[in-house]
Amino acid sequence: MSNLTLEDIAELAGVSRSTVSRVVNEQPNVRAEVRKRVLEVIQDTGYHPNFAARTLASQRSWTLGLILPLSVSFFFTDPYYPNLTKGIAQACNQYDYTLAFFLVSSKEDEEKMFPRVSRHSMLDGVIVQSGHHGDQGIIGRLVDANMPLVVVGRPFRSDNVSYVDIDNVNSAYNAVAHLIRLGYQRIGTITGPGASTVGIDRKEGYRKALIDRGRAIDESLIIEGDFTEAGGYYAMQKMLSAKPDAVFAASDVTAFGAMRAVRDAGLRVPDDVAFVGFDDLPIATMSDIQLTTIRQPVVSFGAKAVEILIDLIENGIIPPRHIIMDTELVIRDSCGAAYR
Amino acid sequence: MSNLTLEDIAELAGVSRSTVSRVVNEQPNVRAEVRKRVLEVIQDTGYHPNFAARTLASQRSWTLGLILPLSVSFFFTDPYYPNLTKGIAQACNQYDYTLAFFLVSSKEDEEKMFPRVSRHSMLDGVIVQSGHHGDQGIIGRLVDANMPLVVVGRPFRSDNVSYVDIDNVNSAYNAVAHLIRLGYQRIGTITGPGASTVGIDRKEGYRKALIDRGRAIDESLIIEGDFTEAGGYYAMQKMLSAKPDAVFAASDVTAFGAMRAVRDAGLRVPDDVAFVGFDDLPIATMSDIQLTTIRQPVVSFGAKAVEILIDLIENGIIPPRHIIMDTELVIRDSCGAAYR
DNA sequence: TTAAATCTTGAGAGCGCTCCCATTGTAACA
DNA sequence: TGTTACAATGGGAGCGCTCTCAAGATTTAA
Repeated sequence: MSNLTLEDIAELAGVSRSTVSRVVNEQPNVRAEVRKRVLEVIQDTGYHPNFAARTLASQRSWTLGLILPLSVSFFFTDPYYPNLTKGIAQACNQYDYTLAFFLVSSKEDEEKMFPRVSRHSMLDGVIVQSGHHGDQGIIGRLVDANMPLVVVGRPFRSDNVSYVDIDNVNSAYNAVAHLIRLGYQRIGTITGPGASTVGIDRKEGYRKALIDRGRAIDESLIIEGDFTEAGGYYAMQKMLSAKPDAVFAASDVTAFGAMRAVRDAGLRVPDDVAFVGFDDLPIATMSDIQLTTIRQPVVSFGAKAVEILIDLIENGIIPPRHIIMDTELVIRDSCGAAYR
Repeated sequence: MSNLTLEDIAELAGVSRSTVSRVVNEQPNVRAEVRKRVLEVIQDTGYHPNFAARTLASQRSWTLGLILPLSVSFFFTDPYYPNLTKGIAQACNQYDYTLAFFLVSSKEDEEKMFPRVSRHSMLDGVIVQSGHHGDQGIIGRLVDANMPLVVVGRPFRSDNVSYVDIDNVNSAYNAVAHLIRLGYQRIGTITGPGASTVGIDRKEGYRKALIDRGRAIDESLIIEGDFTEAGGYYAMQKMLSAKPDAVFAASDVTAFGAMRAVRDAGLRVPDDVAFVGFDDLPIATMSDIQLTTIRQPVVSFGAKAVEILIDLIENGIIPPRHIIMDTELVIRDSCGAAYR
């Protein structure tokens, strides 16, 4: 089929290889009549330029890598990642880049992935979903290899690295402030993993909101979760003995599990325990009582990350950019706002 | 960094380009001592072969494409797809292939994708997730372009195309037979989209199971869903007036939404309406009552598809292979088996 | 010890494209 | 009409690798 070369097209159109190349790459300085003739031949023959040859000659692959590192093995359970992936994939389509997808699910995968990712001329740049302590190694190696890089989420060492993130501290602060405003007295939190910036920052926001209102921090109301439904369930079971009347969960999926634990304990949401989640993914509205949550622009994350990365690739390593996107408190039923 | 070439390594090791190539590609006929020396230089310099050059010369890219076509815009809501993607990505890692990810979210995307996918030497082969009528075009074009291809799910025209699938008719049959066995009298179904083989086949299995037991088909108990939670919710609302005492939902997510509708109507699961779902994704256990469901080996799908595709690539287009994987009825609470 | 077989190595010719530079063609100016 | 400018085109030299083939080194068999 498409085993035609530039040379073949050139011959068929009665011009030189160079001219065909100019037409294909939409360069100026080709007579309109010639351009038309070449285009016709290309159309008729169904010619497509050979990707490898083009990449080799131009030192550009028009391919971006998306790396979901080891810490992201929740991939399938937490809809956050598919959404992010979708945003990135769509942006790649839009900018005519191809997306190479690296899901690291073991330490060996990580070792295998690295040479492939840094293999010169395979990828023009890389997006890493991170914010976990364990991913610092990959990020460091990528930086050392001089690979254009954008991190989604705030990496632990963020100097020299561009990233796209939200203000997790402030967002969590707003969520908890909302619960305080509604008059709840014993507000607990189920955090994310302690080894993640997200886990740390959202907990920080929780503390700040309480302290700013002169509330004491009760450590029995702070339970570490892991962003899974089951994790939320068990964390909530643990917390119940401390008698919370409201809970800020660090993710919607966590909130979902925690609410199930509350119901299993014979209590009601939001009457006995109110909830605010984090993410605003579809799961937030997939329960009998709709979840109040912090909406973060997951799909836009992807778009923004791709945009910055392409800028980095095409315009060189300007000072790293740190983009903080806005979040929004979406008030539904689980916080009990309607009754107060 | 790694802008070293084979030639550079050759010079440093005091051998020829060819010898280094042999070492890198683990070919025989290199003196052990020489191999060791070359390997050391590679280690010291951190050399990686240039991907594009290798691809150009060898006509192999060691890259597989995963295409999620237009019909798969549920991508983010239905955990089926992330799971499938995970399976494929893991298998690619295992076989040392890279995965290029194409999410088609508009008709323009589809047009853009095609030349990129069929651009000679970019992809060695392609996996298409399908089973939707609208995807027949892509599949046809891929076949015409002589691209090694494996479909996950049964395509509408399955001659000439290898695919990996389950026996949807039989699996659905088993689910419904289970409900009949438990003594339910008015068994309904919420189907998948009518334009999908999955939707069609699972409905077929439902009918067959009833007819085999001499039951009449009541069309008011058959409602078309769309595999979303909201779709399940609305479908169930519609069905309730027909007074079902059990429902076979064509996906777990659908079942999830439908069960919510049942509870919102003041009825109980499984006491008033029993449920069997399909998929056995994590969501099946994320409800107050655990979902009885048909487990399908989603992650293994991916692995199998990759395996077959690589076989196709490396051993040529042997007669298309049709792999049917086993499913399993997982009995939990929602079917009410415990009470009967 | 010598001829034949085998192993090891290197050189050359691409793979199909881009990009630079030289050449030709054409328009614009004096 | 001659000269200068610039647009349009073609040819050559890579990009960094693989793969074939031939030559040299080494082993084996006689």
